[in-house]
Amino acid sequence: MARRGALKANLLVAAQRAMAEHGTSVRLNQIASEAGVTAGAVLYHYPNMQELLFEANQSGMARFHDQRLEALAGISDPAARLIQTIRTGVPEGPEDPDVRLLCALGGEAARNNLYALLLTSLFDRQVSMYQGILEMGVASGAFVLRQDTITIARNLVALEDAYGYRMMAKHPTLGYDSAVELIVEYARLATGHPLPLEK
Amino acid sequence: MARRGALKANLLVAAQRAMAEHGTSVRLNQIASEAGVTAGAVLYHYPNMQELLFEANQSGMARFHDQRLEALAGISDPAARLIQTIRTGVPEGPEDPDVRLLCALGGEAARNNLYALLLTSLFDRQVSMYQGILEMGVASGAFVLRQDTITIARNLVALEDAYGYRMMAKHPTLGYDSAVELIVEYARLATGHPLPLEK
DNA sequence: AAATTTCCTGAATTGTGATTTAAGAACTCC
DNA sequence: GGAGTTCTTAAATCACAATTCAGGAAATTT
Repeated sequence: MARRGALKANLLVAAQRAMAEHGTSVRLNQIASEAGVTAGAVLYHYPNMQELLFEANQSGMARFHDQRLEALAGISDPAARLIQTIRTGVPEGPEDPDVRLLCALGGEAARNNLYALLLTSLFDRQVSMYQGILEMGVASGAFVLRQDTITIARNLVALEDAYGYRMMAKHPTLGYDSAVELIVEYARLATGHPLPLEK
Repeated sequence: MARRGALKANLLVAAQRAMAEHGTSVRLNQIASEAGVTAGAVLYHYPNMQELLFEANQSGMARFHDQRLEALAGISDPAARLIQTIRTGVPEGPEDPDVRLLCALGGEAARNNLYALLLTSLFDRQVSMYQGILEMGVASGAFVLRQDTITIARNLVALEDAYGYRMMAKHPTLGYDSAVELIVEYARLATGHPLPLEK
């Protein structure tokens, strides 16, 4: 046995992985197997599975958002920050586990108010993140906005989301680079900044 | 009993409704009850449920797309066509059955290639629809595009999709009107046309 | 290292849902 | 309106998954 309480922490990431693979109809046994234990062990820590799934999704979203914030850490130029944020908002490929999790939840939110709340809150936080970057760019004179920051920010997040879904569905001509380019093209129009992509 | 073969046709819409309500994990009994028959009757026409679900989704998407095309029937002005198309691309509310169906499928597409294909094909058809409108507007001189038609069209469809998900999740400040306005704002920027919304 | 607590397993239980089947009802055709 | 076909039901079957539980293993405490 590992240290006390070790499994309980692992269960969150195990549940995330299992749900990314099997969707919202993930089985208890699939989570258990992902964690390398039996179903009973899972139930010992989370007597009802719903709570585990909820916490797993909550923590998965928090990690997704935190990672995006971290990726901005060393960048001060507003244009570079904007590009970087767009880059981290698009899944790397159809297997990206974080986005898979989010997409799996999207449909569920229509009939589960808890998940709806989680997704809504994530959306709003991401909008705020973009708004901050846009305002910083305006203040520094780098951006000349053609629309409200709330409009631009919402549309940017919306584009990320939608292209995430397209990539999960393995669209043949919409890979990571095209999706980033499409979103950046909108950002260029809205900010009046050339936002160079060459990396 | 109704006319021969009547149930089989009804099953498609019954399955659509049941799936819009219960998601991809919809039960055979829920479909049967929606159709007003027992599970056995459903299985008589569709020996395996998967095929029924697939056909139901296929026909649901086709209807969604066809309805949008029909809504354009009497409109010849490119700007009016563009606005009208955006209007029919956003769900009327969180209960809109067509969009619920589409959203339910979104997460499933990550692990079901058939559904992935359906959604990809719908996306592409909608992109083509927008491209047609944009080109018409360019030809008539109404639009002065700031981006490729493919870029604008893809972003418009992406925005529709994403705001559809937000509305399904009952975002508190993103209703039908706001979503349309957000998308139209992008369209204005991209087409150089004021696209007046007052109706 | 013994005692205690925490943790985990494997089998049994219970519930749910898809699928099969036999029988009967409803429709069509003549 | 009767024969034959198509359709539908209700009960039985089968499979699977969540949950419970008694027993034992592993960590922690003393």
